[in-house]
Amino acid sequence: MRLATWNVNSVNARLETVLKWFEAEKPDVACLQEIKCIDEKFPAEAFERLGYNVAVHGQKTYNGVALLSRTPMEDVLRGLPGDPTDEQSRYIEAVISGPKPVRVASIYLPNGNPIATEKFGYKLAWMSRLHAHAQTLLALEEPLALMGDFNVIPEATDAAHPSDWTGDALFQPESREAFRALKWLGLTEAFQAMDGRPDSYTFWDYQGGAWPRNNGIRIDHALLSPQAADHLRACVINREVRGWEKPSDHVPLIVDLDL
DNA sequence: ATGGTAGACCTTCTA
Repeated sequence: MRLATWNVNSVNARLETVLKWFEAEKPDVACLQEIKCIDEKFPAEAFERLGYNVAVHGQKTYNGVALLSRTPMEDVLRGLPGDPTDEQSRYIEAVISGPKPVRVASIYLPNGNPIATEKFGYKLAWMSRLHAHAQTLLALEEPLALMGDFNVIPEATDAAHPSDWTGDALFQPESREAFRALKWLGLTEAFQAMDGRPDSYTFWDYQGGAWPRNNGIRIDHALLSPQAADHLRACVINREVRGWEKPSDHVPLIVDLDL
């Protein structure tokens, strides 16, 4: 079973590129982030034509997440539990049906910049809610994959120029600590477990020639419960996609499970 | 040299 995550930076602006990638990599399940549209504007028919079921938690202009699955999805949860006043669409979860069901979440964790503002507090509070919810899900002792744009650079080796990020929310000690604490609940970071080479990035900024200079960071991650990690076969970053026409600033991350 | 990119949208915000 092939799971994938990709921050597409507007699903409608990127549709041609996204569909091209779907036809090349044929994921069974795909988690999309930053779809940047409301549910009604999501191009569901284009994905249905490729054989996917669609679940969307959209938002006007900003954010927005979606799940695409070859098999029907059950128990769809829209929005991260823990704060009913949170209006940002950054979390969608569903159980992927099949002989071996897997619960999958598409996560767009808050960026948190600038750190001197309430945005950083929102990021840390959101991570705390994610921690609590992950604890609840792990207690189910089921195959589980939390995938998405975590907006956290875990280690200095996950940035081409770590010193450029010292004042940035993505590399703050608090952000990195919260990410580590999440993993310590018993989640396996798939890329670290399988490939794990340093200088492997998932994001290159549009500005300053970041891609041609390979000035990237690794901020898109897949976290697996023990019941999913037991079946982990491969985890790869589709780096080449950043060089395609009209690219997103993020590239897809693929997880293959023997399920 | 105080710039630079991209997307959505009302002209500025977010990343």
